[in-house]
Amino acid sequence: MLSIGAFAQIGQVTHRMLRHWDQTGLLVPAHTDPFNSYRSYDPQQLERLHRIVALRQLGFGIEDISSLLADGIDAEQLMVMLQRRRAEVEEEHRTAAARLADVERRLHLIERERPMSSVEVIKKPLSAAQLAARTVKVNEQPELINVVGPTFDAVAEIIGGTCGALETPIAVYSSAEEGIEATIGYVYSGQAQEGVDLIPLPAENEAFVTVHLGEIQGIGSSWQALHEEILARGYEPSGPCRELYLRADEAGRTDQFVVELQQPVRSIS
Amino acid sequence: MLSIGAFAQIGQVTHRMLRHWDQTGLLVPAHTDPFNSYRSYDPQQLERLHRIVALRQLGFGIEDISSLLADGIDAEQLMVMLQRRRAEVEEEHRTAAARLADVERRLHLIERERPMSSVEVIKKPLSAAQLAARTVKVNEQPELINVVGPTFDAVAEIIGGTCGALETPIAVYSSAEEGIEATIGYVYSGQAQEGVDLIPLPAENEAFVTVHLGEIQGIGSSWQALHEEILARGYEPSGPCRELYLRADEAGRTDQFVVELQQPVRSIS
DNA sequence: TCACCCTCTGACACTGTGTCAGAGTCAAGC
DNA sequence: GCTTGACTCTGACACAGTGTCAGAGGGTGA
Repeated sequence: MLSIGAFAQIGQVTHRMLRHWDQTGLLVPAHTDPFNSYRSYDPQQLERLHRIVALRQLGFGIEDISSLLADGIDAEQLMVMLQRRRAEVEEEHRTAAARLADVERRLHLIERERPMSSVEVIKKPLSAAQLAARTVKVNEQPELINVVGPTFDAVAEIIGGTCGALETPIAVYSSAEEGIEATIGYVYSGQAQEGVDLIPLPAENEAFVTVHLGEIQGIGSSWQALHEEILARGYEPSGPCRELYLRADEAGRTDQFVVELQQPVRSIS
Repeated sequence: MLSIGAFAQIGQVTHRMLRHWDQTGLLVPAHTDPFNSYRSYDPQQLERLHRIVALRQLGFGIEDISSLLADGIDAEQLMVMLQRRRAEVEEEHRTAAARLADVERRLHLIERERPMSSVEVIKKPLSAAQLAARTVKVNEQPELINVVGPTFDAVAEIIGGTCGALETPIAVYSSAEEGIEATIGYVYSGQAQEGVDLIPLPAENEAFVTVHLGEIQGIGSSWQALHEEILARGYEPSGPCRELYLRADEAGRTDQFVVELQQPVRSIS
């Protein structure tokens, strides 16, 4: 019979775990002294201990290990659990790979003297929405800035009457033949109205987004940075991009904008 | 100003986290109502939120993120933290890869109708020790079984006198020219004695071990299984193997043995 | 007998998130 | 003004798997 210390040393685990496993019933010492509660392990229990250690190395939790070592387990169940575990480990592996790539990308950026990318980009899904909007078309990008504001106002005037509080303003841009098409309006769940279109905006399960703060004029460089980041991370745009105006009002001040830039993407595979 | 719900939705995090981060000071709402404690976030705080989300995706903990977003951080410190993170992620990546290989190996074993390898093998380091032992040489493996027992007895008789309780019996086997060399004795920290050699046993930082239970005659197949497993996992033996007798006595009974089989290995690279 | 090591129990800690309970608040519709 | 439903608040427990600490008792050798 082995003391807990000896057993722990042979099996390369700590006393703490052996006591924990005793409590949870995973590995109960062959004998426990009724007077001083000292635990004694039979050397034969090393086999079970080894199985436990091996399963732990595969990343199984205590619960799972208990089932796997239970008496009545058959090859079928075993296989199911291993397959589930495989899926999880594959996921961990992918996550780690992606993280690694991202960490290294950032390290390279620093080495090239760009301390931290000027915009912070995150990936998230976009949910579907319905817009009340107008679609306008311009030939050159610079024209947009003169068109967007008034169009928002026009749409707001139409639907603002029936719908007290306007929801989020959104602009969707897609390139058309010889120019840019902009759909400009508000998230809207009411009825159709004269003078605006009801436009369903599809959900996107992968999009890169960032926020642009401050002067609206600078939004172009934020877009550029966003698209650079998309490419750098191995993705490409997969649909029209959107601007979501989180703060635009402030009565004439143009230096207090907060705009979420959204670009649906797909992985370059 | 955005309510916690709106802010959470835009930033794709849960209220719970925002409250948690408020508590820890990582992201404090721009305003908290003194009467009802409602949190209000400034849209500009989305930038910080995005940075936090991005860093979380790299696997940084809250503590680290706080430092990374602190005011006085310079590129130097940033780089140090990223490098540390890189090392950790690389480790995770390796672990996941190893696990994946192991899980798949086990799945294949099951498919080939070998429900669970008969021996359970784990990898652990071996610590150094000093033996009081005798070295014997045999030509054929079967001879060993007749030699080992008596040699243990002979060594025990010599050192047992001065050293009350004998420590663990160990046998070390290495192949010599035309035969097998066996070093048989006990872990021993006393002085040299007539009739036995003091033999230092080096530490090994990687070894595969398993336990053999029951009849001592079956130990050969346990060794074979251990060596098969070593190869299957992409390692090869890198030194003499050892047997550590955890239970051998039992007065003449040969079916109650508990022996740890230890084989130092190196990775096949 | 003393000193030292082993072992016991029980507790708290960590991380980051889910969830629940119970209470309070806000806004909209009637 | 009242109801209703959605939102928010706090505080707590929970998870997993260890590390660690405190305080007490046991066992052994000098």
